[in-house]
Amino acid sequence: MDSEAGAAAPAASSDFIREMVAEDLRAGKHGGRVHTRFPPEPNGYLHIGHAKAICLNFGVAADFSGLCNLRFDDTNPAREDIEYVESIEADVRWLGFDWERRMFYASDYFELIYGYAEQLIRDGKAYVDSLTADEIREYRGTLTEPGRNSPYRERAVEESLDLLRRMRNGEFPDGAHVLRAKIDMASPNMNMRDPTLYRIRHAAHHRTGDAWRIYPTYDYAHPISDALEGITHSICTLEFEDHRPLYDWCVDNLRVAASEFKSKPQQIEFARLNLSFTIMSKRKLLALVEQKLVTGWDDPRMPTIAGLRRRGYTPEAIRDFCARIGVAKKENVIDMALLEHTVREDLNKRAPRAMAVLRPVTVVIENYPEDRVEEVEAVNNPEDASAGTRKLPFSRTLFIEREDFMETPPKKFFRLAPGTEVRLRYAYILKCERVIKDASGTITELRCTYDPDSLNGPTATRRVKGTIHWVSAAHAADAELRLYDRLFQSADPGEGGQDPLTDLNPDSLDRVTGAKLELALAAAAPGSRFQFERQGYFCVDPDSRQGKPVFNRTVTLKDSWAKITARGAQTTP
RNA sequence: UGGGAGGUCGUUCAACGGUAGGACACCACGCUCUGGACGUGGUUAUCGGGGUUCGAAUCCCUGCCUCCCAGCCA
Repeated sequence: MDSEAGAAAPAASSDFIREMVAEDLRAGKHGGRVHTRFPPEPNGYLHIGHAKAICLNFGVAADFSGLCNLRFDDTNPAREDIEYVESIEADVRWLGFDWERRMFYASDYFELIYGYAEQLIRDGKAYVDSLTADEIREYRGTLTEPGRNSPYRERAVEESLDLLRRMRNGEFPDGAHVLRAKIDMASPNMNMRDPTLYRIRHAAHHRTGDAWRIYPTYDYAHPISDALEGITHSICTLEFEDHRPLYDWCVDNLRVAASEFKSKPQQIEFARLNLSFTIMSKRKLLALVEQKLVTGWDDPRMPTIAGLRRRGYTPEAIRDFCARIGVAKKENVIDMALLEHTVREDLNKRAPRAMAVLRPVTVVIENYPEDRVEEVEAVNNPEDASAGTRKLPFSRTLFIEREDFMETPPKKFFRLAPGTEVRLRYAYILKCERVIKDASGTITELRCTYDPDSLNGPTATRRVKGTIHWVSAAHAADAELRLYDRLFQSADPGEGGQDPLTDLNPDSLDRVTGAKLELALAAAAPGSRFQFERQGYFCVDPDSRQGKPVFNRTVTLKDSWAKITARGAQTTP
């Protein structure tokens, strides 16, 4: 879709992780190698928060001439699906990253992971527990009280081994037994109180089918997967900080026996991305989709990569955003305005301009000949001379933006009003003579005159303050425009334990059906992006049909007039 | 009140014992046939209290606040 060739080299930004990696290299750690991985669970679509992790993992690898794997953390068959692995692949690729041939699944290692479990039992470092889930919880103690050993903790090695094999054979129902690491039930770190390594799940796995009845937990499978792939720096989010001792426990207790381990990976944690006015919880995003509160994972209002793509965001803008937000250990909430700024900046340079009238009102130019049509020349992109120019038909009957006319204009309203003049972009100066309304008082038509000597060009010496966009009525295409606003009403939708789904913005989608576009736009391919002058950036939606184009508004242009009027509304009682 | 991790402009990232800086946001002004873009200028910060030091955002002590952990989720 978007070529990566010539992508601007990111400003050599550094952060505490890159500093750690550089230090490791200096110290000769990991034999001078840098190898990271992006490890999503295929249980949902990727979102902008994942983009931060993707840019970090692939970026660190690239910065140090290392490699980054794509690995699916597919240890929980109940929630995972092939649809998600496919969408994840597509999204990472679209963002501009390449894992070459290194796409793996934790499930690739199930046999090895299982073997290590038997090894742990033989070493007296794991045991099969036959307590119920409730009992295990009771025995675990609380944050302030130590837990107690399970009565099965000292079970004979042979008995645990036999039980684990029979678990694997499917001889027991879900929940009957679990394999636990034998660490320390009195540890102040809850994760070290004999964590579960394997659980019974009679569920079909999207890759291994029904080959397995037991599945390893994340805490157990993840460090092993990292070590097997030769990962040197295992970057994850803050909530796993407490898991690091367990991560190290798994690696350290298996290293000697596991000849397949290619590295002693180290886990490094950073703060996940939070964005104002949206949510990053995959569970909640799934709920939005399942409850049909949005049209799907790629609804342009969603913070998913698929949603942003459909909305019109570019991979370059998202990567730039990720570079600008930085990487640290402090919890953060990034202002949505920054994301919007990065698309505007990117699209301003690249998007061809076009004339589109969102909510048209008819203008009849009384002193312009009935059947005359002339062509005026318009610049395709003032930021890019190589984009050239195009011809626009001009005639007696036009559409202009209803918003660009006011019967009783306030101060500093530089647009059209009775008796005032405005420039029609790339064409003539227009003067409003009369307003025509229907019985209900709605304006149906503006009767105007134009100044024949004011055509855009070297001969045009007169200047007026305002310039508005327009489209010739006889040469316009109809279109549906989808104008999006934030999906949630509050800056922090989950705040105070509230369900974010009760905080949806009822006006997050405004479908405008009678928009009038310059003709060429009707034929634009889905995914094409334009700047509709004075309105914003728009992108052709895949819902477009022959003769029925649909555009998504990616983001509005910055609008200082709107700012002035909003301010006025606030200060006027 | 167990353990772990954090507190620097409104937001975010930086400053690694030596002038607290950038970006976004905001405010002014300029420029403009997009009230866009662009240009110029500006407001605003080291959680509190002690200490060490010629010098502390940075080191030490102490207090306060926030986040994470009691899944057979990741």
